[in-house]
Amino acid sequence: MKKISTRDKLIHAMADALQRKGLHGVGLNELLDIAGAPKGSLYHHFPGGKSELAVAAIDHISRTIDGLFAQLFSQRSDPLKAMHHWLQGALQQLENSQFERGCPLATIALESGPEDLEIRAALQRSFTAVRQALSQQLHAYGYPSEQADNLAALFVALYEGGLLQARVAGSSEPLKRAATALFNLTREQLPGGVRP
Amino acid sequence: MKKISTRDKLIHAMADALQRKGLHGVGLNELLDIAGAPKGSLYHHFPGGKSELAVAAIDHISRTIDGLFAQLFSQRSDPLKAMHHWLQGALQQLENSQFERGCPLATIALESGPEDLEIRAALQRSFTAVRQALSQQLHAYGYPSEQADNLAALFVALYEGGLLQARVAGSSEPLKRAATALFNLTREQLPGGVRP
DNA sequence: GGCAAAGTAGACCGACCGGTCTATATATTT
DNA sequence: AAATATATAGACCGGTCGGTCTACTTTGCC
Repeated sequence: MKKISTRDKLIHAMADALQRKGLHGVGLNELLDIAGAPKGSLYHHFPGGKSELAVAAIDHISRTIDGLFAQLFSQRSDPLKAMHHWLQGALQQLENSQFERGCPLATIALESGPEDLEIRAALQRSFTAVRQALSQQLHAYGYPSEQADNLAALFVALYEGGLLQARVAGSSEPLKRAATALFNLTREQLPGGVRP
Repeated sequence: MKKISTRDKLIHAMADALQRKGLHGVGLNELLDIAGAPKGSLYHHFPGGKSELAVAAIDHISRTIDGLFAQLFSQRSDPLKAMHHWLQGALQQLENSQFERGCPLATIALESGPEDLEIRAALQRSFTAVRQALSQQLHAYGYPSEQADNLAALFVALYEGGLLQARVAGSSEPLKRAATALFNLTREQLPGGVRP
């Protein structure tokens, strides 16, 4: 009993494509084929065409991440543990897909230029939200807000840079190593920074 | 007096395009236009076409990085300082280009799939070499080799993830924050790891 | 039932894609 | 100077790109 609207099928197909090959890597026909929809439907739901669909997919992905975070942080009091689980999940997904599915936003983030106004805006919203969510959790855990912001940016960098390296290497090793390095460093430093 | 061969002009044009827009983001005609070369020359020097040129560009970029590292590490005894300079340089380049020029290899790394055998191989070589170079310097500085490998992967992740975030944000802040967080953490930890 | 709005369907379009091919010019060698 | 690689030049090609347009079907409302 599936009752997925054509609109949602299109968004899902685009989201999946973004994660695997990026925006320029997929053609509309391929996308429509996957979604099982004709061209007319695409331009009915998204008059702006490919890029409007991309924005919708980015927003969808962003909401998914929000939900994942909400769940992850509600279950664990230590935000570092939660982030570790987050990385583990991403790594698992990467491995299960033969290293094809990395960060769903990273590829289009690098492909898009300043001329892609709305895509860039959507990406900016999403990344900012992620950093804020992380920072907030770290702050609540005891880190001064300045430090929390910094650490949040570092974690996102670890996620993005780690997945990228793992993908190129065809192995989870680089991400695991990078994560190990960072968690070893944070383990020894208490919230609040420099010790006496 | 410029004596740049057509072959090199093509490689440079491709390298620049990879850094700005990635492989799928540039057309051959645009590339040839920039290089000031006709199509015949491209297929004379690179019978494999676009992807062979891409591989040549990746190799060229990789050699450039090698040279940069050699220079960077020879001038400073502390490899962490050297890495900080490396990040600073990348950030400067990003800012000077209105946040268009990030890592020259990152975009194609995410665009390429397992079917792009030679491109992937070239990327893998390059990333592995970078991590090894960093790790070696850290090891020489006193880090146990296991820890040095881990830290090297983390630094590359910081570089890639930081540049990506900065690009999307249109601001250097995310990279600066992430770098600050990491350097604060490493500053307190001596090579050798856990203290008594 | 009648009718308008929403959604589906796909033929069709010009532009551009990467790539091939032949012709010409420029060095290099003898 | 003749002969031969080496390289430049660009017209040309089939395929695919994103996008438009018209026709048809379904849905919701009176």
